[in-house]
Amino acid sequence: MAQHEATPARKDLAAMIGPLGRSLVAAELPVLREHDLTMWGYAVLTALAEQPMRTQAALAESIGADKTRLIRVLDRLQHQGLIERHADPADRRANLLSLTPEGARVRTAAQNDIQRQEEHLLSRLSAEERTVFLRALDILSSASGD
Amino acid sequence: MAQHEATPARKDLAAMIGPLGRSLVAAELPVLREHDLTMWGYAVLTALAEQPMRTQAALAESIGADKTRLIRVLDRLQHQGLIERHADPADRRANLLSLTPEGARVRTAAQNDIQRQEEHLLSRLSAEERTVFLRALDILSSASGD
DNA sequence: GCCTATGATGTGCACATGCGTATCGTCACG
DNA sequence: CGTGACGATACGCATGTGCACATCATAGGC
Repeated sequence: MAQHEATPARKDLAAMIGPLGRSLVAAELPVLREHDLTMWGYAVLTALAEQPMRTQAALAESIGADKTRLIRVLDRLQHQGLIERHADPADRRANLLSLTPEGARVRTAAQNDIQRQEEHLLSRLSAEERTVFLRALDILSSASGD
Repeated sequence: MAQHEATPARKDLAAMIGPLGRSLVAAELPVLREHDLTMWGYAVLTALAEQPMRTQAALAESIGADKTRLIRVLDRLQHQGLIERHADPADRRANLLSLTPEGARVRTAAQNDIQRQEEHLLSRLSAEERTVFLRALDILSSASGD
């Protein structure tokens, strides 16, 4: 039928995604704790694993964190030997941020544990549902940041 | 390829769903404000639209809210004439909660606006992706509360 | 008719977060 | 070389939220 704009018979996206996200995050916390990581710490490691960052402000923006809060997170990661801060020789105000080998190792180990746990949830889906769901999720999560 | 259980080349679910959820919620807030509703108020109206509740504690649990915070939310909704609280004749400790006709109307109007906005995001998906995504999301969000 | 459990409500604590502001060093431009 | 912009850092404030505890009314069992 050529329906125009009637109320769709579905729950709100936010009503499904919000609680699901909170639940996933809650399940993730104990796993991260085993690796002695905070949520923000893990987010930083993941961001830096994709690409090193030239400034802390850029990093903060890329992971949606508050730049003033990020400092303590970086302090802790650096103290743990997981990241390095080097003054940019071209601009000594900026801190070049990079993972240490240990940081890369910890991040990979944590991600393995996290994704293994997420597989429990994804196992509720058929192979086709899983494939399409992950692809759609990637599309939407990329689009929502615009 | 018959891969066994190696690290999947995907982002963490939480890393995609979390920010997406926050983005959706953020987009929802101005819409709700137009209807003079808070996020929690809208959650209450939606829960009560599905089924009236016998106790406030049950309502709090069903929407994942803090039961002490919920009280102010209910006070406001009642003051706005959107819900009614009646002492249960069978148990005068309990408050039977129900939507008023006005509450049902406001909720429907708000949901229409919210879902219309969400359609913008969903339009990034093909018809097939959209169908499977919504179904999978429903499955996962139901499962995650267990 | 007591005693314990339950429901609604209020209060205070702890914590994370977002936001604005201030400081200090460094850079870039005139 | 001096002034304004920018990066990192620290601090304080307001808010939202979870949690524990306290109070009061009522229900239900003994």
